Amino acid sequence: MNPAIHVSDDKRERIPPRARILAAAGELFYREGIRAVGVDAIAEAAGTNKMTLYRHFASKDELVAEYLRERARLANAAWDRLTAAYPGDALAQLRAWLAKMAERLAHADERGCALVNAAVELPEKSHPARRVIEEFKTAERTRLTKVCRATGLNDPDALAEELHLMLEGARVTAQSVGRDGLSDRVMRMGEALIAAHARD
Amino acid sequence: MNPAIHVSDDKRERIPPRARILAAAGELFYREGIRAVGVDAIAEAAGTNKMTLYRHFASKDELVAEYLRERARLANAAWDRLTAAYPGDALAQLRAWLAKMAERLAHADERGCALVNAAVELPEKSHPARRVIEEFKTAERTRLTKVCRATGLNDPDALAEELHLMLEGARVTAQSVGRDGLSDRVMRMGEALIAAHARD
DNA sequence: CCACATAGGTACTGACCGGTAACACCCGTG
DNA sequence: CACGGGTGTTACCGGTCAGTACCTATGTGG
Repeated sequence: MNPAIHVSDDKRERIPPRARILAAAGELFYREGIRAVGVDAIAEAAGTNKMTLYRHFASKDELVAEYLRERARLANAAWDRLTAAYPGDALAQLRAWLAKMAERLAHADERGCALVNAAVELPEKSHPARRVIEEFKTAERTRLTKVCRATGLNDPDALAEELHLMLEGARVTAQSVGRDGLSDRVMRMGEALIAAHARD
Repeated sequence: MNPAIHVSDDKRERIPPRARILAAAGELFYREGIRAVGVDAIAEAAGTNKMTLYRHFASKDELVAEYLRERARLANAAWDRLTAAYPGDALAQLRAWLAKMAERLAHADERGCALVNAAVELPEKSHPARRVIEEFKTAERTRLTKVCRATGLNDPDALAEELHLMLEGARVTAQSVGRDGLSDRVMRMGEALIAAHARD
């Protein structure tokens, strides 16, 4: 747990400080919670200091917003990869997405969706993170709905809603009740939901 | 927004300080988040001071745990009322519970399940709130499963799981995407899930 | 070789955090 | 009336919070 190790590594690899700060902030915010992590801890974990952090980010709130924007970009990129992996096959894309989400639930460091957690932690309407959260979550729903429609299954909008709520519930449940067997149950439930929209 | 008003009211009604503190803490913790609220703010909102607060609660963490225990008691009491309202009719209990949860989603001050939010905000395994959260959420699931089994519907355990995940997802979604039309959609989805377990 | 931008280091500000000590007070009970 | 427990008040503790001033490297491009 010696931070000096990865610090010197990062420096040797000449990763610019902004990227190091963002990486350190991402890990700490996600693992320990946004309000629980101070800017000093982030700067230290990034192998730099507070001054350099404030040269790249106007405030902690802005750093939080940037952290969430990055998570949103990662999620979008994952969807893009799925679309490319199964071109024209919306059902395969949907099932692969379900499998990926279910698998993620089994990971030991799973702590739910970073943007949802931020929404819980930062209820203030004026926080810059709020815009990021709402925009991403709306886009995520839109994308899921679009894929469901492309599958040709019955009542695709309802299917998208069902899958979305179930997965959001699962990711948050993993943090409260625990994740024992959750991954498998979610996988089976998701497949059952898809199957239910195929037959009727 | 003058706190002196309800303070003097509370004092006139001779509500003991411990109850006032717990009530004030409950409202502030739920609305603004646990980490966002300091003990000074709680004491002031309760019309008392920090010293009195610490005479009744060993620490802020213990106050948090007590706050969550109270929320758990309220949820259990709501279930008890439902059981009493429809004695012997598990299906009616289940549907009434669904309706109550859906209705709650429409309230303007809805901020999800207090215990789930606490789980997101307090990832530390050693926090006294952790035990309360896990115990309550496990009990909640057990209770829901028991009611589903009593309905005589097909595959009741799966139904309980589906309803639970959907509602947890809905309560958390209300905080991130928003709650427009969410209540109705959840109501319809829940009824559809119940219906699906009736026919096959 | 110099200039300039970028980064690191140190020390600081003022506010707030959770938690405590010491003391005045009020009010019901003996 | 005297007493004592619960309450309120004020001031304080050490620590941490976000954010900043100032100065010193370092390294790259002219």
